[in-house]
Amino acid sequence: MTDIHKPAERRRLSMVDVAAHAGVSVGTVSNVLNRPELVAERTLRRVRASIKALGFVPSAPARQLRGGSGRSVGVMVRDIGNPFFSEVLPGIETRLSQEQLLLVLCSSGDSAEKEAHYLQILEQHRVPGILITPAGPDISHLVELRRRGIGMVLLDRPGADAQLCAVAVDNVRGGELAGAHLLALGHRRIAFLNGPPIVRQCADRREGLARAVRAAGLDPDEVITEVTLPALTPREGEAALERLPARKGPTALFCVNDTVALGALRGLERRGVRVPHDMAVLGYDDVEFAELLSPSLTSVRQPKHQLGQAAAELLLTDARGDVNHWHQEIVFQPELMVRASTVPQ
Amino acid sequence: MTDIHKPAERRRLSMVDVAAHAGVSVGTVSNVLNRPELVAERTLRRVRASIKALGFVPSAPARQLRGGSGRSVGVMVRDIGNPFFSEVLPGIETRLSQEQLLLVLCSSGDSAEKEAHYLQILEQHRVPGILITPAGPDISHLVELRRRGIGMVLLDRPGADAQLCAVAVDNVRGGELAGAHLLALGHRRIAFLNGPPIVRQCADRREGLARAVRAAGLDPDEVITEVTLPALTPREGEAALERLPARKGPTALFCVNDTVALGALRGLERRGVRVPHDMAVLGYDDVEFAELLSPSLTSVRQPKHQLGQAAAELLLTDARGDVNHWHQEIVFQPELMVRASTVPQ
DNA sequence: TCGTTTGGCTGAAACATTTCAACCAGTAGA
DNA sequence: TCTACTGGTTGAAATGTTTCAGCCAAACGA
Repeated sequence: MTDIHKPAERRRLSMVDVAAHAGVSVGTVSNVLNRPELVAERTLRRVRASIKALGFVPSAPARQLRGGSGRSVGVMVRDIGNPFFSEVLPGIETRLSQEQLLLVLCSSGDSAEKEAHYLQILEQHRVPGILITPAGPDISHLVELRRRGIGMVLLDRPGADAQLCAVAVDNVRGGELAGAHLLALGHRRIAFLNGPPIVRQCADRREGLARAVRAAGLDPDEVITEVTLPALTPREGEAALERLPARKGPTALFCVNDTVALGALRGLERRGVRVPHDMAVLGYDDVEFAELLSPSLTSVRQPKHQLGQAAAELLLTDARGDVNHWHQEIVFQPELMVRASTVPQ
Repeated sequence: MTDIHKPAERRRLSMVDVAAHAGVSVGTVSNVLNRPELVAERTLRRVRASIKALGFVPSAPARQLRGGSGRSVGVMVRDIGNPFFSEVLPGIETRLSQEQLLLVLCSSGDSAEKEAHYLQILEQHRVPGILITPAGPDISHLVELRRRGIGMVLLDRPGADAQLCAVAVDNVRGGELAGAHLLALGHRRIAFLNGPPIVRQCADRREGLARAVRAAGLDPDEVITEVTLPALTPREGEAALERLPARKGPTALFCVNDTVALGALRGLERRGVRVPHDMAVLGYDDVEFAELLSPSLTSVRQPKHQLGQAAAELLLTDARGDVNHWHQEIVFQPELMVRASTVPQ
């Protein structure tokens, strides 16, 4: 019962095959791959030729097994579909690909379980670092991962409270800019279409708005009507209009992001409400299309590409585990882009 | 010279430690993890307790080394920043996360080198499959990878010519829909703001447009003015306006995607050209914000979420290497969304 | 009492690398 | 002639799993 040959399942070739083909030891093949300066010119050529001839591709898992942590970092966002993230991602990718690092994209969909599950898999994969916009307010599990040696950088969320590296845009300031602008235009009843307050960004923007109101000598509770949306989608943005107070309704709408503003604008248009005449609308993020909406949308701009790049940069130093690196926070300043949705033109 | 202890660099713990702690062999620990039904209840509990107590996390690389191919698939897009992809990605992620697969995101930026480089790394990682929108027209290298056992599915690009699995939207049909619509509105001079013709989608849409023109009994060379953009960005879309013929200029603008259309609309607005009165504008992809642009943009809709999901699905079967699976192509049909940028309302 | 079966567990091989101590053939210096 | 060094190379250990043949003790049947 000698099985003559089963060509179907031939073994994947390894360095052993290359070594045999080139007539050297596996150690030498490894050196050719990783420290060619140790290898004599002649041998180098011979081995490289064998590699090419056989079509050998080294195995990353085996490499990693020996060498410790791997060459792919995790990037966890709350929702890939959000245009905000798709504008941040290129910045991250650019920097990572320079370092030959793979980007493992995870989307928690704001679910703590899904986030935890992804984190577990990432830890199993021995990633050197993770870039994350946490789903919930509690980030102790992230601190724990950091303690176990995984580089950790919070994206778009301050991390001072937990001694974690973080890259963020000053959301309080952003909310303040928005609020000050609306107040300056004379608005005294402002609806804030916000996400769940456990999301840090949402809470911060709200805080900024309130601060602007107080700075104007007014009472936030009287000026601001907050509507909490279950999800930050255009659909919910539009639906939220139904929940605005009927009498003594707001004259301005501050939306926690442009996606929501998109829906709100659509809803207002359908109802025949003129923007900004009957209702001013203000967004957040200044995504690419904000300027081209009808009417063009006033929005708080965040330096998204830079944000991504800085985050990746910080992760690199954190993952390297430099001793003299402790805990760093980079905060960008937002900028208000005034357009037709608040100021008639 | 006995080194008493160096607590600083304690080894990462492995199944050996768990085994010792629980007083069993490593083989049993492995069984607890992978085939618990083979293990006695008592032992099961004891080992699980040890795992928890020590905080053991199994090593994916070691697993993979033994087991063959890994549990992360590659997704290569041409440009992460493109909203088209960010609407396709969620569909992919949804399906993959159901299968506990990680999504490794690669962006070729339309560079064949970068694509090749990423592919090489993915092969080293022994990914079971790759989902790809190829950067160039030549896909022989992909066929080769497929031959070497890596599942391969073309995304948004037909693959019949190379016997590869593919998921696509019928781009010729889409171009045809767009052309027919513009012709029906009476336009006889149409500018086509296109990407480089080596990109398959661009070539196909152009072909569809030409087909519509011929179907109307007209000469494509007379009706269509093609402008080739170096990149499909809003900036280039706007810049392209400069290159339109001055006299006997076009009365309609067909943009190869909505991002370009965005730029074109902005440019036209700045120049005081009224849309659709002086110039009709038509986009492609029907991204989320198309409906809300000023004016709302007529566009060719693609079922993006479905596209992503179908692609992931197909990849799963291809990567599984089912024998009775040969080569499958799923083609979705596009749909024309008529709005104010072509039809005055 | 003696085989036979069976559930549960063990020990070792296999996986594809990297790294490192040791070795070897020359060459140079004493 | 012996020793020391040097650039190259080798062989083996180590990395953390999975798998599988085999072992042991208990239960069972005759």
